[in-house]
Amino acid sequence: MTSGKREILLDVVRRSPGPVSATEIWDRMRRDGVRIGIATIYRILKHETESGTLEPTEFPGAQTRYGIAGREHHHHFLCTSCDRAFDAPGCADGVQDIAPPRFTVTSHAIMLFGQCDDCQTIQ
Amino acid sequence: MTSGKREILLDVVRRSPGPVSATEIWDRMRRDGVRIGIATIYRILKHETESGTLEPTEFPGAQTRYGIAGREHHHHFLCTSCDRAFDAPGCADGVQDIAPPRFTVTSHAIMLFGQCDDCQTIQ
DNA sequence: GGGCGGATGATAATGGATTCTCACTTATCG
DNA sequence: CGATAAGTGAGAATCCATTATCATCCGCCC
Repeated sequence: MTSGKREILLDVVRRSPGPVSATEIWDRMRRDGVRIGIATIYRILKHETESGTLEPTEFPGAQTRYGIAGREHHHHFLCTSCDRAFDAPGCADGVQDIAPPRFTVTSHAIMLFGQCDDCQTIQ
Repeated sequence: MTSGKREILLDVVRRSPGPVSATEIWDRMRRDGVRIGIATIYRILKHETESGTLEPTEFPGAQTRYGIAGREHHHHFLCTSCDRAFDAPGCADGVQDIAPPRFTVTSHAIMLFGQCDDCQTIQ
C-alpha cells in the first residue's frame, strides 16, 4: 500500500513551487519515466488529503491543485502565461475588514495573477 | 433583439448584493413569473459580457457569476451557508507585495468566506 | 509453484456547467 | 395580411474533472 508511487507523487508536490493539479502530477511523473494511470493519481491525492498530508486548493475556472498541508498561512500566484500556480508567502493587512457589516469571516483567499519570472523573460 | 427579457435579467443583476450565476438568475426570473429557458439566460449573459455591460467573476469550485461591469475596484464574500456571493467594497493594503520576487502582478482577487448577516441570525 | 488480496491502469461512467440544435413563436415592415 | 428574419425554449449534445469498474498485475505466504 505504501507503494513507491505514493512517495514519488509526494516528492513531485514537495518540489513544486506551488500547488499542482492531478494532470500536472501525471505529466511530470510520466515524463520522469513512471508508468502510472490518472486514476491512481486521484486515488493517492484523495487518500493523502484525507490523512492530512496534502491540502487541496481550488482555483477559479481550473482543476483543484494540491500542496503540502500544514504550512504557514499563505496565498497563491497564478501565471497567466504558463498556467502554473506558485505559493505567495504572507498575507495583506486588513483583508477581512472589507467584509460587509455584520458578516462573519471564517477564512479568506488571495489570488494574484500575472507573469512568473520564467514567463516574463521569455515573452 | 433588445427584448424585455434582457432588461429584466439586467435588473435582477442590478438588484443583487453581489454577482449572480446563470441558474440563480433563472430561478429568480421564473419565480417572478417570467417564462424563460436557461439557454436564453446564457445567451444574454454572453452577449452582455461581450458588449461590456456585465462582468463575469469565477469562484473556486462554483459556476461563473455575473455582476454589472465597470464599477469601482472591489472583491467578494461568499456565504458558506446560503452559497450567495456579495460584493465587498475596497481592497487590502499590500496585496500585491506578497508576490514572489521578479513576478509581475497584473491583477488580483480577494475572496472572503463565512456567514452573511441573514445566515448567522438563522443558524 | 500456487493462490490470495490489495494495488493498478485503461477506460467507461458520472456529474455539472455550458453550448448547440431545431422547431416554433414573435416581431418587423411593406 | 404575408413573408422573412430574429428570438426563444426544451432538450440533446458537449466538455472536462473526477470517480467507478473490472480485469490484470504484483507481492507475499504457504
